[in-house]
Amino acid sequence: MAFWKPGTEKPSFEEDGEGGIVFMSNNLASSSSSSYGYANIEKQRQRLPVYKYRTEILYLVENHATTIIVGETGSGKTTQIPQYLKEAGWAEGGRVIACTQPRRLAVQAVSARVAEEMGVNLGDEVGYTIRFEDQTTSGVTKVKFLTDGVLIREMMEDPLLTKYSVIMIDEAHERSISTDILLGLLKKIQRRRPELRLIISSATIEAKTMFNFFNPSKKRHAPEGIAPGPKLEPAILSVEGRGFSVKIHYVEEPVSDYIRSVVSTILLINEREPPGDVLVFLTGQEDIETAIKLLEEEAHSNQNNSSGLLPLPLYSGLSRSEQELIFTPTPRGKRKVILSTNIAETSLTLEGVVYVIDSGFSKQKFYNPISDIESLVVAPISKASARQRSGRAGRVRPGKCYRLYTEEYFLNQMPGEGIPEMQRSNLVSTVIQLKALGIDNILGFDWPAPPSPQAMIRALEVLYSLQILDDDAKLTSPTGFQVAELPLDPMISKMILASSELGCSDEIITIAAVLSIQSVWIIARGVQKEQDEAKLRFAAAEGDHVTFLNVYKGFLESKKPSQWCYKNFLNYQSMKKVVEIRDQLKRIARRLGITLKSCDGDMEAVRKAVTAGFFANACRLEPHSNGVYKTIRGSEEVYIHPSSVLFRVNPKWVVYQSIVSTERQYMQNVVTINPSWLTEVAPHFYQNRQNARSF
DNA sequence: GAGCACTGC
Repeated sequence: MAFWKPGTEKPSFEEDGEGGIVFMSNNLASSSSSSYGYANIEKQRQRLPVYKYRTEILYLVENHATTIIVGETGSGKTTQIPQYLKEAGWAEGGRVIACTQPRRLAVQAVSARVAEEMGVNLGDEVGYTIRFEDQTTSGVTKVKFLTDGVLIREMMEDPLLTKYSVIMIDEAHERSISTDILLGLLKKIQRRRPELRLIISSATIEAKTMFNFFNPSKKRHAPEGIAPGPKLEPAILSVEGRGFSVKIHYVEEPVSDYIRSVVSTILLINEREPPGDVLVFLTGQEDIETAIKLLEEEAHSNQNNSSGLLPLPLYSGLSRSEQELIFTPTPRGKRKVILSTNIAETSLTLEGVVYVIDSGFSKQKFYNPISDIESLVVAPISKASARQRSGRAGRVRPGKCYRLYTEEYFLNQMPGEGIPEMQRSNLVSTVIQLKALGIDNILGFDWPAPPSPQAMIRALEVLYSLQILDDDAKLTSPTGFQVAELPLDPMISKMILASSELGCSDEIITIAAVLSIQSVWIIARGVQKEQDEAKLRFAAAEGDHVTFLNVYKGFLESKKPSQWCYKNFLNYQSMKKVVEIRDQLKRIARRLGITLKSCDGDMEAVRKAVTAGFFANACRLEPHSNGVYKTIRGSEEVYIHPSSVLFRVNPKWVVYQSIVSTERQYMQNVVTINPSWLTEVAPHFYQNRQNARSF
């Protein structure tokens, strides 16, 4: 394969705005084992790039309602800015400084580091809150780290977030749904609380979007000098990072098969480049396995080129022990080749990577509001992602990134930033969160990226059909308010509320906990038959939901749960999470006045409760067909997923939890129902429907 | 007889 070698006169790296590529210092990871004295920590703090800007940052925060900090990871902004604010007095008088992160692990890691730097116990002056874990002390905690989802939840108790003096939204460029909701809400709060300060931390490419969003339009602008308080126009400050340069190579001609190109690039690196691990970005498990197979074939046919290569897959579905292989040190004379999904783009940091190969693609979620189906599609990545990927090559020393697309494509065709998740998702949860916060005009809400009206309307329709919203699109009482309290998909929440009346809430909250995680099964490769047999031990004729009850029961009764899970092809981590979520749901249910009651094996009650939440997903088997179902709502052709216990059983009437859209549209988590229940639990939805006559 | 980018409350 031919790569364009960047010439000295034309460092493409600078041109595409990547001058500031930097990486995290090791501080974060190594902090727990360190025994540095205070003086040492102080010196380390002063060496961080952000330190030079301390005074400037404090000045801007003092004088501007919103400050946008542009800085790559490694500048120290996340750990240092909250400390500067505290030192400057922003946490005095009982006020709290907040800093949000998109991920739980980041919240824990960063808060631990900051507590150590400040020489305090985590949970006292510095604390954190994530779901299931509150390490803060009211009245004592002054600097608080939390996930952005938790901050949104806090707004339901305290809509103006009155205890916070400064709120820093970190990693805002990732544009998760939670971050975007938060940005929209904070902009509203600002108008009511001029004393509140916001800090938005973003990558270069999103900074302008953030500026425009927070910049009030001229006409509404209060005359300067008369209005007290900070300037409303946001300030932007750019902080360089710390790291090594990464040379970018492009292909000369577009590649037709990126997996083959990946393999030949790996061989090229192995042949020509000095030692250093390789990180490859591919789209999913299938790509990764194909590439590894090709590499192994190469190893057999051409010993020279591929000698010393150690291919390792990395994606979220791997078990913990399989993922840990990635972190073992590279054996002498070997070269690790990590073939990863975009889990390595944000969530995981790998040491020792010097070479990155970027396929230019990733799997992305898209939502079709007409069919109400979300699907995963392989799509080209954005420049922002490309930059993030190449950055992974420069953590330990100057690195190289091989992009499997042309420079022309990168410069002129690749989109600058990805489509925000908000515009690619089903919005029922988003809408209900806003409604719970008293925001009635959903369609007119000021979003950083407004979702399509069709998606909004679809969400309102679904919530109306669930009787969570009324004719005026207001939360119903008590159902709507109760659903908003539950941290679940509204259909699952509705199922829980129904179970209270049907006398099976004990069983249903177990099902709710299982439905709200990815999967309880491990991904077993090459042992499919054994896994199927294991599944059969739990299988219930009523369907997957009842099967989950059997799994949960077995887990509780097992003496050695970890081994028991392994034996039954169940994911131990997932099962522990089910228990945790179940406990939380139990607490909330009690608060909502739902008493836990078991139906003692009456599975009809359980199936009815499921139907009460998922009636909109009812399907009927087409007569004389081989497993073809039609949805009652839209007459879409769907099939039972082969992973379901009802696969090939094909009962006449079912409801499903979700659809996965691949070659066919497959229903996941399926339970048998009696069609008369549909009009019973959702008369408003099924009466007067054309399809009502079919049963 | 098929397939699971990634988070989060």
